[in-house]
Amino acid sequence: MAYRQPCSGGSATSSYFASRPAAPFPSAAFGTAAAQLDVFECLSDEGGAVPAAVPGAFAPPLMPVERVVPDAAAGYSSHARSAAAAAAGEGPARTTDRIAFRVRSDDEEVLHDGYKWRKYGKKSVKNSPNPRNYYRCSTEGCNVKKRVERDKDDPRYVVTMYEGVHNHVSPGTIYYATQDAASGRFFVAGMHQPGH
DNA sequence: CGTTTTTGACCGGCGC
DNA sequence: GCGCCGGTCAAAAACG
Repeated sequence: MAYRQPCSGGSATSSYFASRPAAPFPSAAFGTAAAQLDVFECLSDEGGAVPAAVPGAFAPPLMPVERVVPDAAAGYSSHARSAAAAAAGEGPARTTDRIAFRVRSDDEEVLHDGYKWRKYGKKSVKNSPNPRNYYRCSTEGCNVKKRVERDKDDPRYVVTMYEGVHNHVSPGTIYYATQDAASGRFFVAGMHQPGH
């Protein structure tokens, strides 16, 4: 379908984006620290808080976020293994940063994070009746990948995994953010969409 | 008209 | 060695 313009309409689809001052994907902060496989479970009901954490940083205590290691992560045998080893403090460098979010989204799978994604594949996975979609950043030279999948237990939830680091600025420019001096985490407080 | 979506084929890794 | 499984490619269609 068509790429939905950011900040348009704003129905129930982008409810938490619109109602919340925080953007969940601080693109400017990508690639700051040595990231590892971080899996957040965003237990956000309608109007619930949404984390603006950064890959590589841990969940800040100011929002109801639960870091979990779901089955999905266990399924990624090779990658998850190396990431887990890295998380244990033994794994050496890995070139790709991966994070996974599990957010509540009733009707829309692809949430707007400010980037433009091009779908390049769809597959159905063994343990889930729902297909998994594969996206890639449409900007040339940017190899960031993204996979979106509905939760098999709760179809109301969507699991979104990001892989890689953007090497260009987002179409939606972050206009202000804060950084925690202690941990180096970034918290995006707002975004600016061009032409809005 | 350019870009994205769609969809099956293809391919490589891993387990048996 | 073979088959399953997950990820990607690529061609054609669809969309704005």
